[in-house]
Amino acid sequence: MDNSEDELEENEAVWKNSFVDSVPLSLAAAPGPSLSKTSPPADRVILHFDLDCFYAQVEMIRNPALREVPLGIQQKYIIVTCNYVAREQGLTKLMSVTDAKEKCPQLVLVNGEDLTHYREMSYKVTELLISYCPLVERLGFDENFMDVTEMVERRLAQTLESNTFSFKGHVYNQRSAEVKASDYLRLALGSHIAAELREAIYTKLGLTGCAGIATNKLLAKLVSGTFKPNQQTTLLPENIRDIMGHLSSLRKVPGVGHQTAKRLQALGLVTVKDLQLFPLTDLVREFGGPPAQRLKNLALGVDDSPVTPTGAPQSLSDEDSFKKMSSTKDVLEKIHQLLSSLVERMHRDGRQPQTFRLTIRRFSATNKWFSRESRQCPIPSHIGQKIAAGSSDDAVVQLLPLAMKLFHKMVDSSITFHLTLINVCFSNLQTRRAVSGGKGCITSFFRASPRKIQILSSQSQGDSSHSVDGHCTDHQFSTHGMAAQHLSLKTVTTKSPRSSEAALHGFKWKQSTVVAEEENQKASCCTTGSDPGETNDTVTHQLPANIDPKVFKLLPEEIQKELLSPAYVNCLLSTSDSQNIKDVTAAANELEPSDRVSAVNHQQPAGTSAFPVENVLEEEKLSFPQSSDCEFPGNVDPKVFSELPLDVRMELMSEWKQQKPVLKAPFSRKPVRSLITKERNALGKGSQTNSLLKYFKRS
DNA sequence: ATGGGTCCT
DNA sequence: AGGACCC
Repeated sequence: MDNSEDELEENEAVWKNSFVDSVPLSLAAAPGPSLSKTSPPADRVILHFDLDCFYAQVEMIRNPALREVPLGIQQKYIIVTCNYVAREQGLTKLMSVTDAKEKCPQLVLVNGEDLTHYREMSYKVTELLISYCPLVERLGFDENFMDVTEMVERRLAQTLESNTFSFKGHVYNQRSAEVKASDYLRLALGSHIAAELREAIYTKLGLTGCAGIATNKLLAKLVSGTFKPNQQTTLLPENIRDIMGHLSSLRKVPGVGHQTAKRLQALGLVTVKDLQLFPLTDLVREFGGPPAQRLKNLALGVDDSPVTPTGAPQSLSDEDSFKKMSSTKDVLEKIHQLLSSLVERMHRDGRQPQTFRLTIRRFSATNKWFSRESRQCPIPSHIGQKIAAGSSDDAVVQLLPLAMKLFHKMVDSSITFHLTLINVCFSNLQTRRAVSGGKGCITSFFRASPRKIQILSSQSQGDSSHSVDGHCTDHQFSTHGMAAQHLSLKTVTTKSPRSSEAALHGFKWKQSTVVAEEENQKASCCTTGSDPGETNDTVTHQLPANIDPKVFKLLPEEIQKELLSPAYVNCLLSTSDSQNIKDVTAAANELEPSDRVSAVNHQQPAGTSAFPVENVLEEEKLSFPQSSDCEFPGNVDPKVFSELPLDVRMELMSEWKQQKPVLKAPFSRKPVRSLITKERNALGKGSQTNSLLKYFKRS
């Protein structure tokens, strides 16, 4: 809208000032010497990928018949997304089901409340991108940022004269791609990489999406949506001003949320240009120093934030919302249902959670749609081990009292209450590593993860290998060991190894062992305000065998009653286990990574990781990028790699990124050889002849 | 809103 | 533990 020429002139100074020092001269502008050896402050090339109506695409892959009909993905009473057939009929995201059906009576609805399939496909996309370049940051399930600066530099060095070079896809506000390609060679190469990656995502996973190519994350994200389904757009530095100026409001700037927009509006700022021109000192007064500067930079299109590799998730949660929930029994049953699903997911992840959190949202006329309350507590390690080991029904039953305790910390159930949401969450996820030399040789490791120190505890047994095939199990297992040892090389100096005595016995405790162990565990969240010792023994007797009487006694009387109520006992704690088995089986079935990944994919073998990429690989293993532009070390078999648990793969990729020179020259240096040697030793068994080297190809 | 996630205070 | 942000 309408800038007078005056305003544009005024802005000139603002833009020059901010860009002269924040955005150094493009290397591409001086392609001759191409020597950027003068270190970092070079322009980056950042890609942003945004899949088209992601949930709808996943459902259309699962059921291709849905491609031809207007499709809406429903969660509760809203359409969270819809396919493009439906959009032609006027549907939009986050429309209510009633409005949507009104606009489009033939609308086909698929329930999208279970995110399992979306999450799995989402990680396949991220992993595919990571296989080309490790600097990938997820944003939600359907977006990824990638820093391809190094890939671009490598291509630049290899690029022979390319005067006929052009951009792939659109160039923002530019009529034709050919005009500027040689002036912005690096961005042009970025556009080629983006096109190749979108093509890979389509041919290997069957998904379409948009991409944006720019010099930072903010701009890449903003530009990616310029041409919408299944297209890509590059933003040249000379058009940064335009794209920022064309945003309809400050709220459109990623990083400016509702609250910030309101505070800005209170200062009289509503357009991006308002903020660009607003005195920084006034902004600092409102927001404080760093946030103020960041806001101003965002308005200018300046964003120095790095693409931070996301890695494995920091937390896993499961939630459900509802109109109203007012009885403790319903709460208990809902928590049980959520926990069953979450515990299964946690087991598949392979890590062991150290913290449990329960979150609720209360119904209240004033408070209605925000404000969640939560309480969290440590997870006693014996429960954590059951989760990790896959003893899901036991784990759920033992977590339930913890959850109810947390619930009662927030809700006085002697008074009427109304909940509209319950969320259960595992966090503080620690990766367990089992490395068995075959003779009870147990090692434990510490490692520094990107964000914090995590303990690598040990176990004497692997349990989670559900593989039918011993051959396969063997590889998976020993490759875990390799990961652990590899990681330990760098980080063992952080702390001294801890005794793994407890872990030695950690795997399959009998119930009696658990009880004995409780003496050291009871300082959990449940001690506060609880009143041990007053429950009489005849009550305790009635407890099913799989709940610890000592824990039970620590619970408030009301909770004890709940646990003994017919509903609970019959439904959840049946000692016959038949009901438990049914529950657990049902939960497992819900989560099962089923066959139908896509029309172009084949079914994955059972027992592989929750987020496998082997479907992608089996068709074109040879053409899968492994050299040249690919950061994936050439001596790693993608198939084997893809079978590792997600977090292990993420860790390895992070390591490779940092140790690239070493790993890329497999026979040149000691660290690599010793890694491979350890791997071979850890293998033990009959596979020694082949050893893991079988899975590590020559460059 | 939904069913997830992230990081910062 | 809550609050902001993202999808």
